[in-house]
Amino acid sequence: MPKLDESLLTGLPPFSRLDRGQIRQILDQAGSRRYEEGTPIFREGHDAERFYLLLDGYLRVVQATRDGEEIIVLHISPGQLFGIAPALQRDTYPATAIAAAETIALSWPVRLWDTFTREYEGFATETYRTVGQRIGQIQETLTELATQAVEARVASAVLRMANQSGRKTEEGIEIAFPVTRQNIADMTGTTLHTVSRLLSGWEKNGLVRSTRKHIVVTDAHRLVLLSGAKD
DNA sequence: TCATTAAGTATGC
DNA sequence: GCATACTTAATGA
Repeated sequence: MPKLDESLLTGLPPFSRLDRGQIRQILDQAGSRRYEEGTPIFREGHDAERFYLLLDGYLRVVQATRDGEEIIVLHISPGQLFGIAPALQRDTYPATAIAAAETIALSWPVRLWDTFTREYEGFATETYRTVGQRIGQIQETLTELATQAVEARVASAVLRMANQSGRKTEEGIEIAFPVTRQNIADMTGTTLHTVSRLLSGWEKNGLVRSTRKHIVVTDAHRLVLLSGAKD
């Protein structure tokens, strides 16, 4: 394995308080791997052998329902820790992580978790911040699912992806990873047909522009109105 | 208001 | 040319 460059970690929140030597130590213990679009990184229920940091790409975190449907719980962006089962006092992964686009991740064996939280200043607080934020986000979408109509839910989902992965272009905010209608259906509890109809309608009215697996939000303001946001 | 069925077109390896 | 992504209309809960 080639030596990893220290610049990969410097500045990332979980490691921002560490000195060069510590970063070097952490990198020397890390595994690094590339995942193609659609590849699972770990699966729900499997032994949590490693914890991860997403360097590049995007992840879908999915959970299976009793009847075998896949729900997309959240997305993970570069710089974030994931698969941090030990922070949840678990020894199996609570969900499956799938590369939504070509992805590169670092990982460490879970036996290093205690060392990380003990020795590396800021790591522990940062992981709990991450856990807290995810719970908050999941809770928010859960309330949304229970209270909002389909159009508002789909609008929120699209906005969420645009906000967290979006890059600005001439046309608007572009979601940075491939998304299908089915994917959006899986995060909003509806069908791909309904999502397709909604997106077609929005496109006609100039709110979005989309091609296969690719969405640009061209009028975020009006989408926000549709999402029924109260703030 | 929305899922389902069904029947089509478009797109990309 | 085949699989996958997407569209659209009709029907009915």
